[in-house]
Amino acid sequence: MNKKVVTINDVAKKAGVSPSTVSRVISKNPKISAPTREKVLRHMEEMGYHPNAIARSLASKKSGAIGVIMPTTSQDLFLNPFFPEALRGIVRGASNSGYDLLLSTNSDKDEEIEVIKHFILGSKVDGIILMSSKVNDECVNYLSSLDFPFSLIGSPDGLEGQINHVDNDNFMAAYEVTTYLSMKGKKKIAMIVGDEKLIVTKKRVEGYKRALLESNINFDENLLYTGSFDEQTGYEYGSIIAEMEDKPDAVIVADDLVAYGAVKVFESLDVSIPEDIAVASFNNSILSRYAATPITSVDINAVKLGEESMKLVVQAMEKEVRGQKIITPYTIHKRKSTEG
Amino acid sequence: MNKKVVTINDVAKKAGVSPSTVSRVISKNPKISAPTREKVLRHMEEMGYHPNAIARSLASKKSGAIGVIMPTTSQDLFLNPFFPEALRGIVRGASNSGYDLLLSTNSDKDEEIEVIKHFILGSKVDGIILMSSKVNDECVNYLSSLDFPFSLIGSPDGLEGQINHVDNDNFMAAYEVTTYLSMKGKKKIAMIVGDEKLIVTKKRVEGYKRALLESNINFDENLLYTGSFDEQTGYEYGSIIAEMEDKPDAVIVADDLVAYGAVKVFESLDVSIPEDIAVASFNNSILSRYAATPITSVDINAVKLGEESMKLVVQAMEKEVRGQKIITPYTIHKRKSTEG
DNA sequence: CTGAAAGCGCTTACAG
DNA sequence: CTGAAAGCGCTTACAG
Repeated sequence: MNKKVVTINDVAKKAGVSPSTVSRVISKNPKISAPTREKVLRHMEEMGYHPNAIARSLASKKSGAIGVIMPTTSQDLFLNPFFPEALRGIVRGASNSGYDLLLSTNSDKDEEIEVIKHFILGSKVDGIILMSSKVNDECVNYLSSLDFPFSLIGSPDGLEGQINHVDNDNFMAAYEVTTYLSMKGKKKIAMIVGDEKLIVTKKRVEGYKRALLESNINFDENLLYTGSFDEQTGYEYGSIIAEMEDKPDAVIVADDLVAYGAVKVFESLDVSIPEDIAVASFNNSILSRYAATPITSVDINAVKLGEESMKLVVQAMEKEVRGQKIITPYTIHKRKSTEG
Repeated sequence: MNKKVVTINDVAKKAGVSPSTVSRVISKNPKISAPTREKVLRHMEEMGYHPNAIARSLASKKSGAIGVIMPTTSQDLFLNPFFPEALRGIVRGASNSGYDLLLSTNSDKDEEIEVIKHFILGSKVDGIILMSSKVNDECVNYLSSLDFPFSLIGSPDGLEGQINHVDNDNFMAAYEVTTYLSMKGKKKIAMIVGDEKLIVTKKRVEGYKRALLESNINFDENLLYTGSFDEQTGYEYGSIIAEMEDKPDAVIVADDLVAYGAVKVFESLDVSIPEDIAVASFNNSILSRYAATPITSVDINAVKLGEESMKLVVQAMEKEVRGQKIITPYTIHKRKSTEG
């Protein structure tokens, strides 16, 4: 970078106006007369002027960027198709919004909360998108206490009416899947979920329990398993389930990859699907559709969630919207693993 | 955001030193004596001081951010598992680097080059990672002409010795796969690739042609197909191939999803795999491993590519490294679709 | 080892 | 509709 940079002052001088005027032209201030505007514009063009976003940020106290906070702790980060898809939605939503996207990167020990503080206290962002929420989430609490504009993908733990968030009805999704299996005559339905600290996990378990209750099936805590979003988890719990004396006749899984692992184990042990054990899952990934035994899966439409979260944070910044709640639809795709 | 912000001047006053000194403490300038440093640090802590990154950027002319340019044109952006994976590598590489990641978002008409100009001319980034390269890529040319620090995932079109880039040896990968199929006795090998403007496509086609030549198979341009990275492409070309009179006995595909589409068509038409037609592919996605008919696939290790690209751009910024070339290994996973 | 001063390139009341 | 002036919160030669 050698050429010396053209500033607003250079343009002002050439155009024979004040820097203030040039600044107003840049920010499309309508008070500037057409002739002046055009004159300034012409000189900007001629001189190859480009506004310095940093200087602008400092003076206006607006960074023009939105911080995207990805969970740092979870190993599943990109194993779980949810994150790339939601990110795609965010990127899509950010297009034409005029905002830049600042991605969180953690330095080892740093918790998400540290990243957020750096972003906010360093004035790097005007708004924040939180890609997941935990039980009693300190990030949500922090942002909320600051009244900083943000939106959450997922649901908050309490504070329902105060936090902008976009989510599926995970309670209903799990309820519906469980009821569906019960309708299919299943009497002993196990569940494998993700991190129990996550709100999404909590809600799904609640929906599952409720459905069991209404189907007159007793909830058995020994049939509720917690694990990561990898195949290995599916193998492990799949083996345990398949080898139980009085084994479950259905299992609901939080992610297709895990479900796939379980299906594979079942098949290797000659447990027939769905007759002996039915399998239903979440995320509707490529795998669930194309596996040898296609898996019934709930499409939560993560792209949509990302897109809406972007809209929401923009509203939070520009219109001080707070406590807005958006529920996007899910779709249950019924396939061979439950339909036979 | 209500509380009034604590500045370097406030801290200086309280601590009884000059703002310069406080600034030097922040930037860990070693010339500051231990007692002064500790005194300042104590006051910073007490007052809840946090440096303003924007002001810092303006004064130091360093943004502390790296721009990540994702292709805007390609529909495949997130269909192709390459991008999320490479992005994961970039995020991982950025951790502990101290740099922020600024993601490109395009506004409709904007070409990638416009995004880059905004980033650079607006002083928003100190370096750039280009996630893909086209033939005669204007972005590469622009960055190169500016001598702006950047790294490219993939290979440049010419300018080999001047552009920092990290890539697989795509020529060799395609060559090896083609030769492998030829060794298996295949005599008529088709190829389905992605956008022909992409360098990666060009290199793979070259490797393929070279292998054909060495195997004494004539290259037939009618057996070279171009398409997007979706299942549909696989169906379409798969149908065409399967219904040819004198049909190919092998096909190499640029992505597993496309390959999967082709495999599905073949199977539905009772074309046996790999006996009648062998299928080999790229990306080694979950699908290739877990599909009903597992597909032989080249793992290009996109995460690694992303990680290295990050290291490279940091070197470009901090040590003015230019023209560095990093080749990361690929692995061919041989599966049922070619092994029978 | 520390300070005073100038400057980074903008924006924004205020005044006219 | 336009300008002069102050200021955004830092850094960095320069001087001592």
